[in-house]
Amino acid sequence: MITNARVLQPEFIPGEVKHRDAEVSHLSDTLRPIATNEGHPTPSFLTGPPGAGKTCIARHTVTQLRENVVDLNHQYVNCWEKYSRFKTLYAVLDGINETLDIHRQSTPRDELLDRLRAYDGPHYVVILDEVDQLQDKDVLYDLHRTPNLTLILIANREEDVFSFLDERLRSRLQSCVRIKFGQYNLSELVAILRDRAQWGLEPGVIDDDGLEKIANHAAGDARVAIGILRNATQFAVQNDHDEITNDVIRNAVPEAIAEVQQETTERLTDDQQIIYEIITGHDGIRSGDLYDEYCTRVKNPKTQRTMRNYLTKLEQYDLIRSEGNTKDRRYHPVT
DNA sequence: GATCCACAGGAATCCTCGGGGT
DNA sequence: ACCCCGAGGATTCCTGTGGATC
Repeated sequence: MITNARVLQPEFIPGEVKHRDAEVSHLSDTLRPIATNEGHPTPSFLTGPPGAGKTCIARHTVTQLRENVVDLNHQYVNCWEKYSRFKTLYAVLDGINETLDIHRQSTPRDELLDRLRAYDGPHYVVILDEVDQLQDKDVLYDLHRTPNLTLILIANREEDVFSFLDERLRSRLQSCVRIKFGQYNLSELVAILRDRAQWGLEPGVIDDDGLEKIANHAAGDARVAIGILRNATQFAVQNDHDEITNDVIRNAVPEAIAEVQQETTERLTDDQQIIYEIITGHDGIRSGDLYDEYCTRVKNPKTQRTMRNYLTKLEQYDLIRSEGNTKDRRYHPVT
């Protein structure tokens, strides 16, 4: 049934992308100076809801660029994982193999930066994904000032990034090229799924009607859509079906949605997970009650202040939202 | 209007960890 | 073996906010 499982994986970057022509050409136009050797491109900033293809298009475009430019370095950095200044800079240096003898996390602050500045190799394109998760936004300033380095920033909402920047940084990044991604509509999702099915599954395993059902459940999110297709395929294989029926699709939906959700929650600490669980168990819990319940569930609870830090973090991750101010603020799970 | 309460969040400080230097 | 250093997380301390109550 499966001819190529790789194309169903979330991290797969297709060689050609559909329905994002405008975005792709906008981004490659921005990067054009690299190919034509006409100086330094403006940084780009891709924004849009989850599963709208931002990461995919960024990586795809850089890959395309590499086909035209022989000498080009590039690196993809997920700022959720590399949230601290050190981690981000380390990952960036890693892309140009400058990290060999850096082990210490306590390498003097400017050591990493000095190395980056000293870089005189080919043009270097750095994709910073989930840039709103950067703890210390100053690193953007440092990277922006690095010669021969071009930034592609990715975030869900522009204001998540810009509202945390100081004046100096904001005015610097004001000039970057904004590329906004909307949600995929139904027919676009179907086309994406059709490609994946064509590349990865035997013919006739799923028909257009089935693809449309999947697209419907995905609500504009391509990651969810592909996740449903992947789970449905797995289920069909395990149960010796030779095609993916509507029942199979329906069963695959909750799991696929849970997978996407889990991706975010498994990056939380134990304490953060418990707090998140408590919030999902109540619709609209108050801070005090939340803390009381949290204390009953763990052996060594963190302080209330720390929990408040967690709450802002969870809110930033879009897992919860808060309602009301100061007194009587309530926390809800994001559905 | 004064006071209290429950909470938010900034700033300073403490604690811990991992690796380097001696 | 020992101390030192810097980073990052947690805690402590504190000020601010806005509704409730007297």
